[in-house]
Amino acid sequence: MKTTETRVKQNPRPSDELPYRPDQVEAKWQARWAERHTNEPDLDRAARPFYNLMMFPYPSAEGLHVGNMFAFTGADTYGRFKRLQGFDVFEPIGFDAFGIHSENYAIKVGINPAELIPRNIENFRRQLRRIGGMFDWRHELSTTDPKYYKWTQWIFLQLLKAGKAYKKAAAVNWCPKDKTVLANEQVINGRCERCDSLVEQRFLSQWFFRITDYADRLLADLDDKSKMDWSESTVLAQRNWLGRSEGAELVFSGAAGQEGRGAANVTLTLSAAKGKGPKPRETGIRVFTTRPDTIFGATFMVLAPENPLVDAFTTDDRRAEVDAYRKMVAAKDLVSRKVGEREKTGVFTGGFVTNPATGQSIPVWIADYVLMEYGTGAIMAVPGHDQRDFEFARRYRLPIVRVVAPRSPDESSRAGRGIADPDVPLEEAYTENEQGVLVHSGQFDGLTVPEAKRAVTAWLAERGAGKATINYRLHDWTISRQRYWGPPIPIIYCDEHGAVPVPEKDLPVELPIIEDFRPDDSGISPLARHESWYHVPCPVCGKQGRRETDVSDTFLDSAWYHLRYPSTEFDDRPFDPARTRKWLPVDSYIGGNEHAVLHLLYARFVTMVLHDLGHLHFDEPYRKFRAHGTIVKDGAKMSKSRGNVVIPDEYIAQWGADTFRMYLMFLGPFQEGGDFRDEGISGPRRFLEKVWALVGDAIRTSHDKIPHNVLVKYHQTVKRVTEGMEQLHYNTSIAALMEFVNTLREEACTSPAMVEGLVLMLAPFAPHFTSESWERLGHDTSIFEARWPEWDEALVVEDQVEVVIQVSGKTRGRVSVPRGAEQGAVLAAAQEDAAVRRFTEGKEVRKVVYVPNRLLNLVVG
RNA sequence: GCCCGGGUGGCGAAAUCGGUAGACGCAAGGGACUUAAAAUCCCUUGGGGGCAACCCCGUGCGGGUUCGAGUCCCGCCCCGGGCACCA
Repeated sequence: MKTTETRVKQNPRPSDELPYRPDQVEAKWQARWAERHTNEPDLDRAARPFYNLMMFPYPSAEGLHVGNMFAFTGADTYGRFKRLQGFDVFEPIGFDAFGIHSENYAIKVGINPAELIPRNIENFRRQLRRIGGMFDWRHELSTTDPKYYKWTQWIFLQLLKAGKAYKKAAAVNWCPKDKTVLANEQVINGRCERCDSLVEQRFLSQWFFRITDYADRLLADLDDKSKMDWSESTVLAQRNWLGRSEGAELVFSGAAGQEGRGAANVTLTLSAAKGKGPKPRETGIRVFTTRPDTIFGATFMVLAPENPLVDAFTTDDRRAEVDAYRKMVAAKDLVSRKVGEREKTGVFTGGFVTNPATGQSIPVWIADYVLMEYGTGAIMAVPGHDQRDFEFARRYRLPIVRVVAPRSPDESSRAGRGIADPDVPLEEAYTENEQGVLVHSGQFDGLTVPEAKRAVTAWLAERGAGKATINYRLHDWTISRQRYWGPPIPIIYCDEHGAVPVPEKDLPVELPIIEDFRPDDSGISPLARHESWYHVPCPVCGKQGRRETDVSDTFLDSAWYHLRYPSTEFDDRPFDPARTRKWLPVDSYIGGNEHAVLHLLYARFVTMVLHDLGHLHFDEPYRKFRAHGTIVKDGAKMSKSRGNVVIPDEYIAQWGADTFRMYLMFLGPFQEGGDFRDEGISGPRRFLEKVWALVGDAIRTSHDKIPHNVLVKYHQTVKRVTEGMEQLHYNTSIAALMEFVNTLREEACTSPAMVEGLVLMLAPFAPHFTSESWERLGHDTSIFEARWPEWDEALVVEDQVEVVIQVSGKTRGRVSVPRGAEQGAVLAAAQEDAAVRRFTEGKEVRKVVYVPNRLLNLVVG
């Protein structure tokens, strides 16, 4: 049994012990890695390729902050771990330098972003080198490089060719300050994500990508573990964003201005506003509902104010009021309309439709709580069972009918299907799904809600009034930006030939350097002011045409950068087929969960389209994705406005990159992030000093004696660290290494074998320090050419184990017994224990619970 | 409102197929060395009681299951993030 006696032996350091000088060590190794191309795998001949990707930064003027460093260090640590496991790790880096961030900053300081960005990038390079990232700088890329965005434009053309890009006039979110269209996802609570101003609604002609065509695949793959091993939180965020709803599309036939019964149906033509192409002659109003079972309670219809059907249903006497309401709604932005629990407003159109279930004529209203972008832009209102419809019905005194009632708690009613209070007036909508039973619904009375959903849908389908369908919350992706700083969308407009794609041979459509790159509120990109750029011949007929002046969304740049990295040296193709086959899909991708939806969804979509077009052999880009946590300062996200941004440079200068890296990784769980408090940084530094001294001891030692308990601790450490690395539990891996160092010191063990193992396991965290240590230990090849240590399971377990003795569940003592001891032996030992005796004396032991090698619980009466 | 995380010492955190709560680190206190300081090394450090051996309490709150709960179940509270009139 281990004694508690102190066995620390002082190891007086020789006075000539080399001090640990991080500044010198780090400069030395960074230079050497560059000279020896240590971080540049042979992309064509690598035997075990491993593509280690991290989200590339936007090169801000401020440089990398601590949060970026945390993310990159965590990803780099993983890459280095994989390298030590024998993989040929490709770890590229680049810059996401287009976009509104850069442009806004450029406007602020009055310098063209084309001039500004290279400076920022230079600063980023310096910082990324300084932190010791294992980057393959041969393959650096910037999205603003014409050699890069040539292919971004090419991708646009591929989507166009595949019918996945289209143009339509649409209500868009307009930021009056940034003077640009915003994607819905860039609008936060009715305000611009970037400048916080209130967003308005405008109608502009926009390019869209048909991501909705892929909604089902994007959703299905999330469950396919063979394609996607992703952080659960990210998968959930995507699933919610896609927003699949099962339900039915139902048709309510009707006629404008006429009382429904017997009136001839008007034939209406839906415009292509939904982007699904022209709909031939549609009759009545189509709605999407998840509750077809409640159709008997549909007492009115509501159209979105923008719905093109509104005109047809509006009667002359109601037209003035309807038009006024529509105008009022259009003045509001798209988003604030959806915010909060606003009082519902609307107007009656004068029109009626027939409820296909009841045959009753019901009025058609318009209201802004119905959104044009979702479903069909129209709903059947069931005030009894939808809270929004309920509020609307109350306000406008429309009939509220109950068609679902709770099951009776009185089980004596037949088959448990008795119904509680079917005729008590509703005080709020009854929305309970599973527990409900149909009432006032003809032949469907008595069915449960799930049963009725199926039965009613089938019944309506038979009568040609509907069909089961699935709807998604996801909208098509607006990629147009009326801005300067982005890749021009490669389209030329010709009076005769319309929108003509720029021929691939003419790519890239270079972004001209213009003096006044500020947007104005014309809604047209500043590029339109550049005459010689703007006017070009039509590629089809050669007559004068005009360039598309919109640039594409920066999310398009980042949707494919991982495809470009391995192939940056090829100017004649976006991604080389052989390279792509060897390196993609990405093996590990690490990034922030703020990109859980947009970037990661768009990248998946672009990959799917390119796959379907035959350009890629895979259709999911990132095999493994892990979301890292956020570094906060004083409990708040770091931001310039809060003034709590921590710049890492001074910490690195003072403590060294390795100490800083270790501090960040030790701070807390990598996937959770944490609060940056620099008090703790001396801990990792002291730890490195101790290891430095141990390396010195190992060099001087002439024998390699390893006490058994040290050997056991070593194998336990290898196991714990290895398992921690794979799960990105860096903080506990470091803790395990610290424990091992404590053991070596307590046991005065200077075994070179033990110290080498330690140094190897430390290498992913402290690459410079361990490179130097490895050299001091007598190796003339890089530590990253060496192999990660393995553990012997037989040596992980100890021969003697401590078994806890409990009396009635309370710990009263512990005994040391050989591993695998029988209950009887442990019991005998336990009864020797004074404390155990005291608590069991004179009492009957009713029961004994024995967990081998763990505990023995004596339950007394 | 809905969906995710998360609440454990003075602080960052460990431990979740239920089995010694607080590993590892920071900070703090005491000591050694030193003319002194720094550095380094040693000891103490969840709260309470006791001279001590030891004892009681303790993982956001209230219940429950169990020989045994930080961990599982039910009902809440608080913090962080995301979504939000999605039919």
